[in-house]
This record gives sequence, structure tokens and C-alpha cells, in this order.
Amino acid sequence: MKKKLSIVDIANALNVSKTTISFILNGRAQEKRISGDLVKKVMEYVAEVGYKANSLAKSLRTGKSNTIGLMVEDISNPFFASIARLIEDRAYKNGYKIIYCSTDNDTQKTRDLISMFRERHVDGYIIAPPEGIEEDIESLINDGMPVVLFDRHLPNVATDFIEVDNLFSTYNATRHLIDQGFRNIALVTFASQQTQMLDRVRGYQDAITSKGLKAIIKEIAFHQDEELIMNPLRDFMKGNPDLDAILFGTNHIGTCGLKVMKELDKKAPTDLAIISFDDYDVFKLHSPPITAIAQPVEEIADYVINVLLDKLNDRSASLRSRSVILRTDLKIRSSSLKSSV
Amino acid sequence: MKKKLSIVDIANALNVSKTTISFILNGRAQEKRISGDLVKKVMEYVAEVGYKANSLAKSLRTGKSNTIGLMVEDISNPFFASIARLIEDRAYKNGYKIIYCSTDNDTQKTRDLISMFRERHVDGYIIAPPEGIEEDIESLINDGMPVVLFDRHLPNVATDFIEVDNLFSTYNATRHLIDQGFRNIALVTFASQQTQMLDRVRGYQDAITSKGLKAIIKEIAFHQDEELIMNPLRDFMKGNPDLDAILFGTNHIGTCGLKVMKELDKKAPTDLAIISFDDYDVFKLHSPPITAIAQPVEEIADYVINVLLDKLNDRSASLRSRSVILRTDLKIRSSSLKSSV
DNA sequence: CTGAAAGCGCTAACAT
DNA sequence: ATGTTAGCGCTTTCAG
Repeated sequence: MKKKLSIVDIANALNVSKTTISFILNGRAQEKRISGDLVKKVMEYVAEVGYKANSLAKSLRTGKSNTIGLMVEDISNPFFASIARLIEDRAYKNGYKIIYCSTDNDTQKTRDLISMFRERHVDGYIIAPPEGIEEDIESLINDGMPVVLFDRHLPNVATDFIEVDNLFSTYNATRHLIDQGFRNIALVTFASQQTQMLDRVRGYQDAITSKGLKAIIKEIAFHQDEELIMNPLRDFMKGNPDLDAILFGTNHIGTCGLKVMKELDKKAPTDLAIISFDDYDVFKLHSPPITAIAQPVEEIADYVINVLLDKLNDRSASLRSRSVILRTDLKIRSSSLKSSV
Repeated sequence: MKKKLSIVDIANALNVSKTTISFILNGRAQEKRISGDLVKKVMEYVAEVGYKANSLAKSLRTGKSNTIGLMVEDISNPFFASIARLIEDRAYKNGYKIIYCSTDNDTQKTRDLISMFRERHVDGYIIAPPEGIEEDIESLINDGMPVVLFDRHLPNVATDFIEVDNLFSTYNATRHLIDQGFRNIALVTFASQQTQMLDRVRGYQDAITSKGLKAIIKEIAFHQDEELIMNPLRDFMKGNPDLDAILFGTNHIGTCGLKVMKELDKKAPTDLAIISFDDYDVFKLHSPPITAIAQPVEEIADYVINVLLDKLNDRSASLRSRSVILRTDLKIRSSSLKSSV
């Protein structure tokens, strides 16, 4: 095992002080008026022996780790996976690495994870927060950590967040179903007090009541395990034979919904019109293609990382907090069209 | 901003030496025969003030960062995303954090990324390696870093790897198509010299030639951008009207294939029988459901993390290198069944 | 322009 | 059983 060389080794080899090496390596040669010759010599030697600064030591000294902690519900969910990918690209381009973790929307787990991230001195946090995590996030902010929330926010916590216009999204989708002539429209969603979920429910309710229809809301406990979503869903569908349309509150529920429909041999939109929140290949390629509320994933990722980088570069920017609400795009496909019957 | 407290702060507060605190915090109280009373007092105080050890300092001192570097082709690809999720769970359970990155199969990018990971002193590497990265991986191994490859391996690099039986998988899938009576069977895959791809091609070829049929192989340049996959795919399908079946080499190509077929209004299996490598919701829910070669994702993740943890815990284990070849499962669905015509 | 030296927070020999 | 102390590798003030 090749011994790791340190800044001292290269200083000795070149008969220069380590300070000088440090300055050169950190691009402060100009500023410190170090001779071009020396700079060149050092750079060449460093390249030759393949010296890499120990960023642990650097972090310990400077207090910044150049690491961003990314906490999502589930990294394997296509929505979060695409966000993670985009954030990764932009972060690396700016010299930051990403440590990720999946919270499963579990408050205690998230708490532990935040604590881990703190220990590791991550410089900034990108979080899709579960319920009940307000205090932990607040303490993070009080300690001066840059935090950007996304996908949802915490009403009593003043910090930057990026999300979509959930209320209008489901309102609009529900109106679309009503306009198509559907009347027994259910919303199936996760039982949750998270802002995005509450807004999605309200949007649906607003549209339903504005037309004097009856709201039918089925809430399912959050679970990774598909069976535990499909079971109540199956019961619900069987128990409500008059339904003519369902709006699914997330891609995960939507996908499970499609699986149940397949089992029960129900076809959209004839047996049941379908719209789901989030858009991805499953919905695009389904027969019939599924109408979906597409979130602007790139835009979300861009805002998230830009806001965070802003705060990272300018601590005073941490003071004001921005909320960015982006529009979704209702991709109307045949699963929600009455005329295609 | 609350000042971060250090081990010295808590030592002073309790009038104990920091060594003692350190021992207690590291569970070496027994061994060092520190009085139960003191231990209790310290633990309580630590909990009360919420002291967290600075793991940067700890890492600098001990030389291990408790971080694993995970390098995949694309974290937003469902195959890699699910692996990432499973690896994450197991790593965190064992006290390791995950830094991830997507290589895009780009050698230079991967090289830079490895270099970044080295700088950060990650303790171990989990890599789905692109072509041409042999030397970098070798130098990692020579420097004593635990490295586990997965999804593919590097023939000239002696290290542990976990992969599936690619050759048999495509052989078996192709045989299935032949048995169903298809005769003009194409393989569409990424142009790549990676082991898994070569094996997939060979498996296909073996099956084809064993029946005296003609191999039709379409290679497409690797790309994230779907358009750049769909365009050549479209041309290929249009240019080969006698094809009666296609085996897609990856989930990404398979999905693009389905999109093109949708555009061209070709139905499986009537117009074209379809099998794809990798299995996921898109294939399961498609109409007709798509026959797929399902990789044992959990098993892969388990082996990957277990082998890595072994090496991490016992450096001597690094010497012997294991290769684990797992079986895939051909999920036969109607897209490949002649009888369903 | 360059060097000496302090110190980031922690661990672990080595005292006592 | 507990304390002293020397670094881990780096940045950065301060002195030349």
C-alpha cells in the first residue's frame, strides 16, 4: 500500500515551506506574489506524484466539508431519483459531493439521519421533510445551517422551500374529470398531514364542491411495501362500484392503482377514468396512456440547488427565505377522456 | 448560532479529562475500567447538551471516514436506483454513509469521480465500472482500498464482483423466442465492450446459431437522452420489416423500444414479440405485459454490501477475491408468446 | 515573497 | 482508574 503523501512530503521534496505549497495549491499564488517559476515547479511535481490534499484535514481546519446532505422519501422512487440525479450533476459541478438517504417519511429515522449528517458536518441540507420534524429542522437553521426544503414545506418553519402548486394541480385535474362528464370521482392518497398532501386534498375538494358533487376520499397509510397499498386499494375499488373516476395522489399510489385495476380487469377510462400525480414512463406507456400531473423536475432541481448554493456562498442570504411555487403540467391522455369510450 | 461543543468542553464541564470522555463515548469504559458512576454521569450530560462528536476530526485521527463511495451508471435508472436504496439501508445499519455519483459510463468522468472519492477518504468503493477504467481501479486496489464491482466486471482486474449470468440469461430468453416459433429475432443493445454486454450478445448469438438462424444485432451508442436512442431504434425497426421479435439489452433500451413501437403503432407480440433485460413496473403494467429478464436486485445488493463489509472489517479478506454470479429469472409474459396471437 | 507556529477536535500511547 | 500529550494534515496569522 502506497503511503499517502502529505503537503509536508511535497514541501520537503521541493525544499519549500508547506505554507507556500498550500498557497499555491489554493490558487493564492498571485495574491501572495509567489514566483511563477516556483508555482510551475510545484504544480508539476504535484501532478507527477499524484498528490491529493486530504480533504478531511482541510475540512477540519476550514470547517466546511463541501458535502450536501440530500434527504428524500425514497431514493428509488422515480420522482426522487430523477431529482437526485439532477441535483447531483449540479452539485458536483460546483465542487460539492452528495450524501443521500431515504427517510421513508419516518420521523425518528429522519431525526437520526439529520444527526448523522450533522456529525459529518455537511455544509447544507436538501430535505423533503416528513411530518413532526419541525423542531429538528429549526434547530438546524438556528445553528446557521443552510436548509432548503422541497416537495413540501413545514408551515411553522421559516426557511426556503421549492414546491409545486399542489392545490391548483389537483383542482385542475379534478375539474378536467368533471368537464369530461365524470361524477363519482374519488381521491386516493396517503394519509398525511404534509403540506403537499393537504393541498392536493383541498384542490380536489374545492373542485368537487364547486360543482356540488360528493367528495370521496380514501386515505392509505404510507408504505414502501406495495402489497400494503394494493390491499386497501383493492377493497376500496370493490367496495365502491359506482365510482367512475379516480385521482391518485402520488406516482406510487397511481402505479399500485394500475396494478389493482389490472388484477380486477378494469379498463380505463371505460370502467374507471384515471389521473395520477407525477408523470413517468409507466403512465406514458400504459394502454391507455394515463393522464398525469407532471412536475417540472428539472426546474425543481435547479431551484433547489441554486437556492442552496446561494446560501452556501453568502451566509447573509440565509436570512431572507424564499418560497418558490412552480406550476405543474396536466398531461391529458386517454385514461381520463370520456369521449374515448 | 450555537457554538459547537467539543469533547474538551464536556471534559471541563465535568472536571474529567477528555481521554476519559473519549473512552466512555467509544464504549471502552469497561475495558478501561472506568467507574459506572462516571460513565452514567458523562452519558447523561452528553445527552443533555446534545453533544455530537466531530466525525471529521475522528476520521482524520483514525484514518477511516465511515463512508462508502457508490458509483453507478445513472442513479435515476430504476435498476440502479433500487440497488442504491437497498445498499443505503444496509450501509447505514452498519454505520456507513453513502456518497453516490452517476458515471454515465464516461471514463474520464469516472476517473475524476474516483479521484474525488479518494480525496474524501471513502473507506470502500462499490462500482459499476465503465470501460477503460481498469488502471484506476487497479491503483485503488494496490493502495489497499476495498473495491467491489457489480453489474459487470473488468476481466484483467482481480477484485470481487457481483453480477448475473448474463450469457445464460439472453441465451435462455432467445431460446424462448425460438421455441415460440419466432425466426427473425434481433438483439438491440448498447455498443459496449463491457463484460455484461458482451455476454448478453454472446448468449443471444449462441442461441441463434444453435438453431441455424441469422443473428441480427443492432448496437446503439450509450446515451442518457432518450431521443438519441429512439431515433436509431426507429430507423432500425422501419428498415427491418421482416423482424418478428426483438430482445432488448437493457431496461432503458427496452423502454425506448416500447415508445417507438407505440409511435409506429406496432403491437406486441403480433407485430413484434418483445423481451427486455431488467424488469420493472413499466414492463409489468404494459399492455401486453412485457416478458423480462428480472435481475435479483435484493440479492445483488446483499452480496455487494456484505462482501464490502467483510473487506472493511478484515483487511486480509481483501486478498482473496470472490466473484458471485447470480441467476436471473425470465418472467414470461404475453409480449413473447406466439400462441396469444 | 516565504517560513514558523498555532490549532481545528479527536484518539491512543504513555504516564501516573 | 484517569490524566498528559503528541500528533492526524491542513490553513492562516504573523514575522521576517
